[in-house]
Amino acid sequence: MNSELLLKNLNPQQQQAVQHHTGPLLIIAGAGSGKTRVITHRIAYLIAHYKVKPMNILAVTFTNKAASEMQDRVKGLIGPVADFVTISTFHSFCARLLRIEGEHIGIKRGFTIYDANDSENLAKKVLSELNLDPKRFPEKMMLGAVSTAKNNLILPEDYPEDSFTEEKIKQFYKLYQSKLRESNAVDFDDLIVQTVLLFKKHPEILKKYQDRYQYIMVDEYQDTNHTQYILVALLAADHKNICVVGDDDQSIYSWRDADIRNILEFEKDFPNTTTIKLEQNYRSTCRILEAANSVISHNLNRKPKTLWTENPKGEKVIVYRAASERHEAQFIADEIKRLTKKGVRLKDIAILYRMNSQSRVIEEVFLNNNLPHVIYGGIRFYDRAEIKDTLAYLRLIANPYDTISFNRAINTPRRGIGPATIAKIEQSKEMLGLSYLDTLLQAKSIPGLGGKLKVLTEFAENWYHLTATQDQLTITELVESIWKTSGYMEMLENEGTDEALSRIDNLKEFLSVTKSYDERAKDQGSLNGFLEEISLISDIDRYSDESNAVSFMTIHSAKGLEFPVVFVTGLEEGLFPSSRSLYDEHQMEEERRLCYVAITRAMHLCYLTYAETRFLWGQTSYNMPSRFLSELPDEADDSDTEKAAVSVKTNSGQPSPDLKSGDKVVHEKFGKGIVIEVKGEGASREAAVVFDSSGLKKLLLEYAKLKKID
DNA sequence: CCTTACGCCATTTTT
DNA sequence: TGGCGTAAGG
Repeated sequence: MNSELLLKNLNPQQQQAVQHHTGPLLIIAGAGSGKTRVITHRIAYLIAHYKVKPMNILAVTFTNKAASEMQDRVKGLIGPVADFVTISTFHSFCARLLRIEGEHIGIKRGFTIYDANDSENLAKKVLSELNLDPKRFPEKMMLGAVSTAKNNLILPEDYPEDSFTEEKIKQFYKLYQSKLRESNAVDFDDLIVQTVLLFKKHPEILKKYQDRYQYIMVDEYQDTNHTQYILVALLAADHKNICVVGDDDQSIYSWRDADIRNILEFEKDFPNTTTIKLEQNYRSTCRILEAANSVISHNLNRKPKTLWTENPKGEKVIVYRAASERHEAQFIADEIKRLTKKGVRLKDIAILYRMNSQSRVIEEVFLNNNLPHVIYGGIRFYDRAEIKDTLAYLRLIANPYDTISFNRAINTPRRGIGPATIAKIEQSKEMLGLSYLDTLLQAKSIPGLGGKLKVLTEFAENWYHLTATQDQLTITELVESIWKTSGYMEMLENEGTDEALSRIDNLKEFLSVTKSYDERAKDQGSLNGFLEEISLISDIDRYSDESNAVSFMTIHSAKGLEFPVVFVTGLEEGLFPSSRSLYDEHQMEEERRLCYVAITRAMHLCYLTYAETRFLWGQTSYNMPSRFLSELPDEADDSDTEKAAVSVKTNSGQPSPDLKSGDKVVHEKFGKGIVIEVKGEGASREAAVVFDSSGLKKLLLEYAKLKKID
């Protein structure tokens, strides 16, 4: 492709970024400013104009989705040679690297990647071995401390021990880490840490990758933690051809140790940095942008900038006050019905919330209103028990040292193997210095197994057989073989419950995953590759706008996405901003950034809704409207109504239906009923209704949406 | 070793 | 409220 064509349709700042050749480059890219466009065009420009070899370029992102989108777009620009550009997430980049080079630091090729759940299980073992009271030292807390240590590149032996708690954490960290190693496993954070350690211990390997990756680009740089920063810095140490793209205003992962200093101090860390700001927004209407700018301007700790747009002014941002979370949901449903009549497609609409549990009510109301919707987040497909069981078997085939998978698979389905028997096996295993598989293959030599010997030997022989034949089988065949020989499928089929049936359905869906992998990987059928892909995939990666349904997701998951219509829900003090941030200025600023991210997802229409009462955690709470609402541009008074960016609606002011006794009504929750009495005025006007299903209820007309029927 | 009961606790979660 | 994880009993 003609390299000049790549500059077309780019604004001057974008062009400057795309044309940047060597040396450090910092791109501050506001929301919707065409950041991905700049990265992909720069990759293409490096290749087309500067004749850089595709294989010498590395682009790192945080999500698989971002990575594959980027790869597709580069391919669109320069064709199939794009496949030689390495575009990858931090984690899968490191996983692949360790798969090749891990042996240098004692990580065997078939290593398993432990997800958060596996880590928790391992943590429990560690706690009990250390005799630590899980009340005083909950595994979540311990793992959090370990994770923070790893994200800051603090090794177990370097962990401070200035307090009793720190001493215990250090003990925990050490044992946890050595157990990971015994299992030939790494956790998510380890993928990065171990790669950095590898580079530090083996400069010749680092050199190899420095030479290979002459040009490095990092997306969402504001979300990198210290260890990721070191990784990138090591790779770029020689040539300094590093380009990072980020937006400090969209930093919403500090609780995962994302270090905002990485972006704020990039210019110090890399002298002679060229800095480019992308402030023109191509996504949202003026009014949406104005609302977002106004909210974020209340943050003190930020690089000053103001997004602007040439887009139309658009509709006002709508603030809606609902009486309760049910009314909030109902308003959204009604509004969506209205919009669809005007031609808006369901897939153009997203509903965002601070926490997953908020989705429940909205889902109920959507179900009642027959509105198609897809919920992202919550339980990951791969977190379902039946999938994890199957994965445990697969992992054991790839890695016979994996203690977590062994503990899971050995007694699923039930084989009568409990903690006592497992302890005996582990003891033997440690004495012999063998893998679980090799230990079980000589189960005869394990003392005290008694009647369990037979079942264990059978288990081991099946396992051995699958391990030996894995290369001849596709993943699909391997999985089917596991289900058969382990008796897993039989177990589910015998259960015959609805739940078992749905599990079988999920397993069938899993087969479609294996099949698609088999297709792609053809005959190289790599089990490691498959497992890696599964471990590093997230729920949002499955997001596709193909189905015609409204999307439900947390604001965190929505980052990087855009929708023509966005509902941001639950704007209440204590919920959003969350109660834990109310007394911490830094956390409050992060909540505000979250709000900024939420609003800037919207292209044409943005709704901000809140409820005056909310049933949460078994209690009704009465929260003030979120402070972020008061940080919006002022609502217009009548004379100025044209200019305003925001319009406020409420359902309290709506005329309640004119009811009298004898009217038939329908209520969204209680169903049909007959009004027997109406009394009171205004806000306290209430109706007594006898419902077919639940009998007499007294309902405030302002809150209860009663519809009159004939 | 497996089932049931109770009591606790409760954001966000790119990988 | 409800989901989950531990503790006691079968």
